[in-house]
Amino acid sequence: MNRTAPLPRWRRRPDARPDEVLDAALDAFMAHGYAATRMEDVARACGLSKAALYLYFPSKEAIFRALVAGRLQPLRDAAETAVAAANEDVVGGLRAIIGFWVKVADDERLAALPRLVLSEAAQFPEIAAAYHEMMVARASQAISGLIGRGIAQGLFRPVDPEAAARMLLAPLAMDLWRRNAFAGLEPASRSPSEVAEMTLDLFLKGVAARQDRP
Amino acid sequence: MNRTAPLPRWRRRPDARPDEVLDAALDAFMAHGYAATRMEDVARACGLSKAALYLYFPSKEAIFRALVAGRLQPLRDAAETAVAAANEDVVGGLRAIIGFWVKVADDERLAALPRLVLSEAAQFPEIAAAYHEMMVARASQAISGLIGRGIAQGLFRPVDPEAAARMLLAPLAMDLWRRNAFAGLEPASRSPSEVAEMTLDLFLKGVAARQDRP
Amino acid sequence: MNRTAPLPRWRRRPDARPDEVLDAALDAFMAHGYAATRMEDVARACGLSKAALYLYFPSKEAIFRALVAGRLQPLRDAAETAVAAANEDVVGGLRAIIGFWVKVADDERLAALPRLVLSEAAQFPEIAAAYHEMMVARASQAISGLIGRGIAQGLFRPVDPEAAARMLLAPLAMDLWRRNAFAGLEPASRSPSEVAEMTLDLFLKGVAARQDRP
Amino acid sequence: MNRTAPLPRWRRRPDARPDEVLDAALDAFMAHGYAATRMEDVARACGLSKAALYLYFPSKEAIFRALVAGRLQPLRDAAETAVAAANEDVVGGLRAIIGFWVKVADDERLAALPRLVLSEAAQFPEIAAAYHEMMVARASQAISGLIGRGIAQGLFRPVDPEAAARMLLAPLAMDLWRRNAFAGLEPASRSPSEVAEMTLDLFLKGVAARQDRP
DNA sequence: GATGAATGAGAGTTCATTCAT
DNA sequence: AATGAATGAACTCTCATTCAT
Repeated sequence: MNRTAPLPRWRRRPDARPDEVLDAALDAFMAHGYAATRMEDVARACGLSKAALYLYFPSKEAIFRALVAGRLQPLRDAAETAVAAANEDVVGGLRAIIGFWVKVADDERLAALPRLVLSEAAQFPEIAAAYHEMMVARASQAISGLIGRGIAQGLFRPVDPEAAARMLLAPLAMDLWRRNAFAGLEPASRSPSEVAEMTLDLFLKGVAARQDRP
Repeated sequence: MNRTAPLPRWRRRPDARPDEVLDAALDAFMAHGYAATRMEDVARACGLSKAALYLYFPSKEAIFRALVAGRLQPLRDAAETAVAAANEDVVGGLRAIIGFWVKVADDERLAALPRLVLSEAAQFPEIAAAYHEMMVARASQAISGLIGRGIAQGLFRPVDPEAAARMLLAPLAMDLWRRNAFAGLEPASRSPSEVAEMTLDLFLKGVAARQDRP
Repeated sequence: MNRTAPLPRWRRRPDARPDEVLDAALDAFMAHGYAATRMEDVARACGLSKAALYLYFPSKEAIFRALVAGRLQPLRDAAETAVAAANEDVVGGLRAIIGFWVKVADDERLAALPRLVLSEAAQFPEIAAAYHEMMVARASQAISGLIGRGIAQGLFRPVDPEAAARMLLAPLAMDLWRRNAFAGLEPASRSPSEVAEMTLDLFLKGVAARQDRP
Repeated sequence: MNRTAPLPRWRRRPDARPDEVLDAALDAFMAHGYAATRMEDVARACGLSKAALYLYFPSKEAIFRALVAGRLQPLRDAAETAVAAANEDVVGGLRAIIGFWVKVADDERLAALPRLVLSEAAQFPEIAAAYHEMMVARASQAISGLIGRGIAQGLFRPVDPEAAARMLLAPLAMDLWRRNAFAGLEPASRSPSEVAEMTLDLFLKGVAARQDRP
């Protein structure tokens, strides 16, 4: 592996460690769920001993929390930016959000997080609540805001913006689930971007004002 | 024991027992998840001792399996019937399926099952697979079949039936999740039947052929 | 061991169990101290598994508490009775208390408790406080009360009753310690009753009023 | 390092280090007991890292041993000197020893040591033995020697010198305990010197020959 | 059919101790 | 001389499961 030197048994990557732990934990949680994952598993997966984990996080639960907090924040920020960027252009804004979702869905490890949070919602309600506030509520607001604007601009039929927002988000969210929970059970799913495209298309047709009326 | 003796004041409904266990288990699994539920909890909830549980089911996992199998089968059958009933009438068929979903969503205990299955999919892949085959795949087929027929009848635009099916199902499925995982975090959700109505409306508009062209 | 029957592997002594556990725990705590005693040790010492201990006590600390509470209460009551019995007779009252101490000191397991409590006082201050209130303070009061009465009756010199009480109690208390902490290091200590006798004798001489003045 | 260079602003007192460790350890042991004290605690208390502790002592137990050995030796020597000084004067000798005890009792950190040793006697019998030999036995001998001489000189009644010695020492020893184990539970104890005074007074009265017989 | 009692096999967590630097 | 990083071995405690009755 290293041809030039006898490689010290132990390399120092001190700042990277917590992140490595979180990576390993995410892998394990994804594969077996939170409860069925043993600290031992996480430890081994990042080449540490069980005890060393406790140098970085005070408990298993803390790892879970840190995982969610650490990985979700950047997502949220990116999404927010995307929407803000497409301010007046309603369809552009929707595309931006959708595009952002595609980026998430394309990254297995990112895509797994929401699933994990929802799966463990019963045991960690505060985490679910934080996720909801940070991601679900915000995304819903952004989208229904855009839809509202679309209606005002005469682009869309006068639909309930919130319900419509769900119509757009739900297929995307479910797609994440299917990819993971039913991996291998469905005939080669389409790629996230295809799914996004089809979803947006149907959605826009569904809410479109009748432009064809002369 | 003695068929001629004066009726006992209270009969032990021995046949109901396994079902009582499953009920209790479902409650507990819903509330805390599979892993965090102790056999003790289930036992107490149905007025038995831990040991007695093992008279009816050989293991905790078996309870989970029995739960899913026992509760989902009837659902599936009912749904199937609903679709078959509305054979030629495409919109009627869709309405039937949607109506069926409303019935599920209105029953907390039924609605919880899919959530549970998906949450534990990582740990019990075969259960997830069974659920998928029995429910997801079947519903998708039924719906995309109807959509295909709708297209053939000129009612719908030529969309991809499978994708369209997901567009219809996903908002409903997500609604189940929201009601549970985010209970209390969202401003009083609409009732399942309202959600179903709005979803179907948007969906039909989205896939409708342009009837307004003269 | 049992020639008449194949003896069931497990005999049922359900009510005795908690007490057996406490006995075993006391033995172990005496021998190695609280911290160095493993639940495993206690379990084995009373023929149970570690897990079974938790059927009877919710934690190691709870065992310690129960031990102190359960064993000390009877002692306290007995002592109290002894004093009350010798109401007017000052010397008789002192003898009664001393006699009571002899009974404690003669029973290794009883004698060990105070030592244990004091040893672990730093870690379990509330237990130490309870012990102090229940035993130390009460005994001090009883004795200094008797001494006060002795002074009033002209039997004793006018000494500080509290200080005098300590003069009487301290040698007895220390004797308990020596027997245990320095077991084997001192040339065969005298028996508790001898120690008590000598201590009381010296004490009475020390506080006696000068009767020999004509 | 360089004897001619401009004096470093602050020298590292390297020789003091082991003693600083022992100080810190004593504080911690006093506060929480030996077992409940973590090396981490000791390290932080003397501004070192855990690992550095092992530069000075090979183990936690070694710290305890060094503590006892290092702090007790000087005590013992001082006491011995005190007694030897008051050779013929029996009461003077007793006063010297008592005075020595007062000095110990006035110094919280010194007073804590015997308590610590006795508390951990079960786990460290050799330390207890060393303490016994070095302190208890010696003090007892010194005192009973003095008492014997007092009897020979006709100052004291013919009591058992050993028992009498205990009568004198025990209240003092117990006072140490009370101050610590029951800190705050007893109404402001008297100062060590007062306690010593009262104890000696009662003791002398108790063993005094009847001087008042004409 | 039912249970109180019991347990084996771990779980997460802690800590004295070591080691590369 | 000193330490941050790491760990092995132990700890307390839990829980699905069993068994004698």
